[in-house]
Amino acid sequence: MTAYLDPAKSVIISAPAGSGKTEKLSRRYLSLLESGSEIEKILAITFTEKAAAEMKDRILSIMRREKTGLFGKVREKIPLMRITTIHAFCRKLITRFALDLGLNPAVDVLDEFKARQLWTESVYDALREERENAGCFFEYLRHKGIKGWSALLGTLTAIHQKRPYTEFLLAGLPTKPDPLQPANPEEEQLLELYRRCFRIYQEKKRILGTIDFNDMEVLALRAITSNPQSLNILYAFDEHTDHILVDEFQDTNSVQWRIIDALTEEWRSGLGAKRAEGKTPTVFLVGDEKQSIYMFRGANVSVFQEVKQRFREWLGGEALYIEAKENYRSLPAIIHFTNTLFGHIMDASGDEPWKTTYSGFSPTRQGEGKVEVILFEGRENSKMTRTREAELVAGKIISLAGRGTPGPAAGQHCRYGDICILLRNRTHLASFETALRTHDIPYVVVGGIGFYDEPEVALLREFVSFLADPVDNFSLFVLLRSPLVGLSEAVLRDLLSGRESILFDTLRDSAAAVCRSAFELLEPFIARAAGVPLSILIEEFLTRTAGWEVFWERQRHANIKKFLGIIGGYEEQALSLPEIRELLVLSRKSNEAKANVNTESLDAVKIMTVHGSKGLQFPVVFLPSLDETPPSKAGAVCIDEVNNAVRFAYEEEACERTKQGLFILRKAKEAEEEKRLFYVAVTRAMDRLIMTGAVKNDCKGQTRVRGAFSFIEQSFPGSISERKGRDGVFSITGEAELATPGGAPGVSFSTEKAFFQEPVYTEKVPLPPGTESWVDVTEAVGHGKKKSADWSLLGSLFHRVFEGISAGGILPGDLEHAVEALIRKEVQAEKTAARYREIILADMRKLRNSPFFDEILLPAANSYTELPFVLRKGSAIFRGRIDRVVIRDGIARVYDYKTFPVREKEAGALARQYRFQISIYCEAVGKLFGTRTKGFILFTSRPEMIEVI
DNA sequence: AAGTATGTCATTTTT
DNA sequence: TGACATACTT
Repeated sequence: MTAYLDPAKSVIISAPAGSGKTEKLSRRYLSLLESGSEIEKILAITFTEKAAAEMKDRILSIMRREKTGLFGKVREKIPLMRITTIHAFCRKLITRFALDLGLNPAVDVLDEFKARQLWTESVYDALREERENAGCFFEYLRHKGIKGWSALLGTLTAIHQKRPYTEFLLAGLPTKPDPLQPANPEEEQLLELYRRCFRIYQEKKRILGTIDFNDMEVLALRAITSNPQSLNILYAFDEHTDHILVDEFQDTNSVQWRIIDALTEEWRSGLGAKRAEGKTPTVFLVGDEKQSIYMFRGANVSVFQEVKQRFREWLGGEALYIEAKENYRSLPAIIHFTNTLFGHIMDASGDEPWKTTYSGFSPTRQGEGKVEVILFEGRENSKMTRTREAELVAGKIISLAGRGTPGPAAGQHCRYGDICILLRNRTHLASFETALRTHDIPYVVVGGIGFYDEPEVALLREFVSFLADPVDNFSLFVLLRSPLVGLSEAVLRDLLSGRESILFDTLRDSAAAVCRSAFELLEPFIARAAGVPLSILIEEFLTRTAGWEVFWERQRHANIKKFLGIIGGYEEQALSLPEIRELLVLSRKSNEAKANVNTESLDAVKIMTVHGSKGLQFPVVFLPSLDETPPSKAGAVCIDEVNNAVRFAYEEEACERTKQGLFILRKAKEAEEEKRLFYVAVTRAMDRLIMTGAVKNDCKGQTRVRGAFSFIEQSFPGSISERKGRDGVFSITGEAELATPGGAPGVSFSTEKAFFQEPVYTEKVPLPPGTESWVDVTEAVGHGKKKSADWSLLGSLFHRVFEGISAGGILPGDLEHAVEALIRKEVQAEKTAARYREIILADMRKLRNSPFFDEILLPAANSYTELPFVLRKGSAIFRGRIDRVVIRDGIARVYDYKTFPVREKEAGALARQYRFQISIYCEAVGKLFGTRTKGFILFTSRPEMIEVI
């Protein structure tokens, strides 16, 4: 038996990229089950929900495939599996013992936006006090005026962002003399001020009965260590848990480790009730210290190193430390490159637990693989350089995949979907998008926050929506609840329970002063909406509600300006207010939909950040912009953990920082993490790795090697510097190769996200003027808008129900609830809601009894819901969204739902009318998946299905 | 109206 | 160090 499966031993595994980490974790879990552990007594902890879902999935699929006996035995208990994120675990702990902890069991978790709002308020409260009582920052505030306020707010927020470390810092005051950082009265005063802000913040949260994300960890730790009830809580935990497994252990921060530490301390010390019973509880930690890339959110590599070292001390013969050596992911060339490179630059010889040591691993895959570096001459890190580079990458992609026919030999011709471009940041994303689009290369941008969902943009969208339609209760509700108007929950509840069905009327008639002033603020805007440009009204609204101050961060200002620009653009096209609103609604929907697009099986090049790529793998990986050096963190505040004690330093002068211990340490840690980030990027590649970047000679004719290029130069001396000043391709593993841009195919696919976010990231698609135009498929067909308002809303409700069912978000048994929730969101009037409910449920009942429900609607492998596409055909570019695609037996079946009532005789004629629409859908799907297609219309109210093509 | 000087700020993202 | 915006010249 493989050693790490031994259920009597605690294990810590250092599992490098591609060594089958999840597989090992799952096997361990199963071996614990097989050795007789009860499923509900095994606790597995991950850091993201996605990771938790993947692990559960993997365990169940192995069990179903290989261990049918076991599967049969535990089948009923599967819902009891405890595979959760650390935060969910903490939250459960807190709520379960809320009363013991002196908390309200119904405690709510603040979202980030609200938490920040509350924090800013707290700082202002504290600063006001400071000014009124002439505290030690009084002079500072008086001298520098408003600038001083925002500077202090920035500094205090920087400290605040280092939570939960900051809290330990406060708890540890006054600090002992520290050789790294001599005592500094200014720092102490600043911390004192921070302490006051923090106290106000805590109090505000207490009054609201909420906690924030940081509190979850801190409170959980307190619950099991410094609370009078700690022993009881630990005892209860112990009773319910025999084994703990932790995934991605290198991403653990100190608080999280302390939680796990406290929970398992008894086990490790060889004591405890379990041992007395003859049970051996175990800990199983898996991670790769070289993939620790989340320092900026508190992850601490030293934890992994320290635990690794002390594991044996704790457990003696019951402990196993395993270093996985095999790599199942990459071809030999890539592994050879990785071993040479990181063997050189990752070496923690000294006493620095935040550094990592690289030990080589060995390939298991047969074949060769290829690693290339493409250099071109250019100025470093300018927009021009990145645009050129994007062109180069696009050309290379065409030469790799442009013919579209997958070749037999790996690396010769691949699918677009095999290629991934990994970026360090999103700054130059636009350049890459433009390049791929102009070359008709299908691509998907994975991850990132949608512009329209940023809180400030979302709010302004609602403002526009409200102006377009003042009886839109939802928009008004959002406005009133927002920090710009700021009605309290209680007042809002009162308003909603009012008799009027129109919220705005209730607001007008309300006696409360806050409501009056809200009404007086909003009412004039409605009257003026007809004459005054929308962008001016929005700006005025922001000024009158102090919106610019609420959204004070630079990025938010930029977003607001961008939004104003978009609105301005619409107005130039002389669009009416309702039309603008419609467009905004569309753009939001496109954002919602992005989660539904299954990027994995979409044949499109993926673009994502290195951070986002963690845990994934791709046959071909592009790593552009290797000459870029990320700007080092410029903050005047530095909080860090040294030898298990939190340290704090504050220095306004940037050049002074280079001399101070804590700042030097931070810089060194950042440099180390930069290496690890490069490691993660490189190890995503399975068959082929292509790195690109610009080089330029300096005034003395020397090549300046910067960024990740310096890593390559160190381990392969001369590889970069000897090729100065000439564009060229070379392969580190040997032969040279030249990229030849190929011809462009006539179809271009993009996700709607990319399409609608054009105003945000990219310029318009450059097309020969006057020759082409964007056409909505339904627009070209000329249907879809004749239906009454009732049916267009009902139609969208139906579609959302179907989408929910297909995506698995709505279970057939839970249909009534889901429908109810959907209607509640869209319809306020009780009568209308009741009517809609009746129609939808009646139709759904009929549908469920038909074969179509199982065949089309239910989730299925190789199926897509609300699939967006863009198709060029002649001089028109069609865009649209396909209700459902199911690929079975090599045929892609395209379904379009028509939800309005249809008489028996009408169906055939209607189907003929929609023929063109469906034919476009089929063509797009055919190009996208490369399969034969069939097109169907499903009249859902009958229900009846007609094959159209 | 166009050109010039000055100032400010930069990445990664989960719960 | 460079991109971008704003303020100030000519």
